[in-house]
Amino acid sequence: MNIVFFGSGRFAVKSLEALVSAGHNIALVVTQPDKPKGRRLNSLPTEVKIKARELALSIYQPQNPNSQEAVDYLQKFPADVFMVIAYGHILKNPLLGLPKLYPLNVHASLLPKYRGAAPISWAIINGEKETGISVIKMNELIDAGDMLLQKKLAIEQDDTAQTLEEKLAILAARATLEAIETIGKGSMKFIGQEVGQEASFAPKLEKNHGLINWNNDALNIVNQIRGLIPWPGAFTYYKGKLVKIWSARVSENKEAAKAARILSISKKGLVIGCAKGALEIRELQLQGGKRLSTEAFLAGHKLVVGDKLG
RNA sequence: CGCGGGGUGGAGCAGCCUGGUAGCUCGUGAGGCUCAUAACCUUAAGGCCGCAAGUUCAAAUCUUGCCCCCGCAA
Repeated sequence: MNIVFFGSGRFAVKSLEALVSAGHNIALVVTQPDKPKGRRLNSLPTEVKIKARELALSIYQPQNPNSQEAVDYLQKFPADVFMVIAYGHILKNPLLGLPKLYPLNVHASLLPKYRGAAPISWAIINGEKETGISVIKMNELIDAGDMLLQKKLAIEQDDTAQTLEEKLAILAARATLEAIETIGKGSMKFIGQEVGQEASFAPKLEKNHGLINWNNDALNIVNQIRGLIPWPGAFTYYKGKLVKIWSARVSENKEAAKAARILSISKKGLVIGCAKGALEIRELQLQGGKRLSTEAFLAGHKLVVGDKLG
């Protein structure tokens, strides 16, 4: 099977590896251009590019894959399918018609739920108990094409977007292979996504999704924190300084809730009141400082019961 | 040259502006109190204050260069 692989993020790396080691011919790897990243704004390649180089695959990095120039270029490569995973660009029509068979997309949710850029994070933020991988045939709408296969995965209590992404990346690699094999055998069946109240959208994450609203329930805040790791991270303010909260759980503390107030301070945790319940912070990071356990943080910072956050 | 914060006993911080006996919270060791303890009391060990050069009678503190860490941004 000749495959043109579209991918950028870390999530796609395992799938690329799986395809190569299963002996499929990757005619070309399309990934986003190197972008300035990091502290000195050096230009860095995508995770997929790094892996593709390692595997000695041909690489193409168009600014815009839908441009005439890119389409012309891509036409030169033999493609039975396009495999699009965490690529970061919406593919449109002339381009979607290029592969002999199908343009396929691997998406990290149980479609039609969580269509869009950040399905893993939003599933956690919304307190879902399970999520999964969907492989679909692409059309011009975002993540709305007919479904080829789906795999489920339970979300554990202590999963963060980061740990869940790792697990899903492995599952995605399996789903990718399975999809290709099914098509190879000609035994594929596409099923339309049932569009209804189940469809939902998971927008790209932004910095301000991390701002903690203490007038929320403790459980919601815990989910928010878990869902925004490693980026952008949930944060609040203390005496005008930004404080990121990396790890927290719902506290046993049954005190009358005083939203955003420090209820108790101990080595074990820092308990903050919410609208309903309280949050026990276990790991946090003050602006400019590094990520610390609550215990280490309290050794050097004097907090007072009753102080207000936010 | 994108912007900014920081490197001080094992951990986290103060001290630096206004040079001159190295401090706090915790951890660790010893002893004590206690039915008991992660609690409390007493006590001890442990630092060439990131590296190098300079200014000075004297540098953690001022100047310069370098290394490393972190946040923002992207």
